[in-house]
Amino acid sequence: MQKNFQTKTLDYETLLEEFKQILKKNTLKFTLQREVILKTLYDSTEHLTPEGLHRLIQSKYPDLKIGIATVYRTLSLLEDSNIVTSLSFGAQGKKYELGAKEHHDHMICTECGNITEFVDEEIEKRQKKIAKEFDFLMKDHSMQIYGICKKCQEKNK
Amino acid sequence: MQKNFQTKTLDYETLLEEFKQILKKNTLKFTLQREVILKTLYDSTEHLTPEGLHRLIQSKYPDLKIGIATVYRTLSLLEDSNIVTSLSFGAQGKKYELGAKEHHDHMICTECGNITEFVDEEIEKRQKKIAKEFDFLMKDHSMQIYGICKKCQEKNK
DNA sequence: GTCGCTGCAAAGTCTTTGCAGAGAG
DNA sequence: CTCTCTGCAAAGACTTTGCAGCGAC
Repeated sequence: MQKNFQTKTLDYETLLEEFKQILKKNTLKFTLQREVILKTLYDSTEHLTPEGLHRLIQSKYPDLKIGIATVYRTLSLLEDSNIVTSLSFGAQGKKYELGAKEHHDHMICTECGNITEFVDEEIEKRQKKIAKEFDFLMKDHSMQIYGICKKCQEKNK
Repeated sequence: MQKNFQTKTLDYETLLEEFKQILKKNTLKFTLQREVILKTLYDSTEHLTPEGLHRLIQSKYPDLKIGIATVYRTLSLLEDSNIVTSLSFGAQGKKYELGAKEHHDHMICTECGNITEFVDEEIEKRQKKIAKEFDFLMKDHSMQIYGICKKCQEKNK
């Protein structure tokens, strides 16, 4: 059986419903742009930059005019709603991913920029313990391993 | 090379010497600005933004004219030389710290922006193991725990 | 119909770069 | 002396904001 612990926890319909609830609760409107952004994030397995997301939407929905400003605004909204999380590293700004996945950490190739996800229960446990020791109210955490991925190591040979 | 377990591994003289060596090796010049930046980073226990570092230098050395561009240029240089490391998180850009310390991870308060350092050997071990499993050549790693620090929790009461 | 949302362009940030004079080697 | 560094200001990259018309409710 395929290991599926890194797959999405929610199906799209449920996620969409959740998003609509949040919008309603805050007297915000459900628009085509917002739906398209959520859907595109849902369908993508990648970690996307705002600009990358914008480009992807333009290529998937060539008829839809969507401004980069709307992408930024919607990403902020989704982040505030805890639907997406952002990852910032290096100089190149932020990347976003859907938060409705199993929690995981990241291994980032400094050569090709590719990101591999992983989970380690032992590390998760230790993090909680450390936060507790410092009386720190943990809301979130992230771990990154930087280095050269297998592919790039081979390329360099 | 074995590191000892003090907070700062090197005393300032040794660090400065190392920096001079790197400069010489790359036909770069040792200037007052570069020394002042290194010294200020060394003396600071904080994680500094380029702008914060610039302000700190201006207040500590009011007679020295130093441009923000030089701070950026020197920080890049120091980062390339592995003398400082940068930490990026949230929207607020990058913070730098001297790399000549024992490795540690960070606990970041999202309310006051304060950073607490910690080390956990178990986590370090697991990271190495994970990288190995993925055939990933680990160069560096960082871990952040985000949340509310003790002080801010009390403030909120 | 109301009021939030959108695209656009303009304005902000933060960071980098070009340049001519200053200064280290 | 040579060639790198520096401060300055201008240019870039990325992100946010103001506005007038559009569209969800």
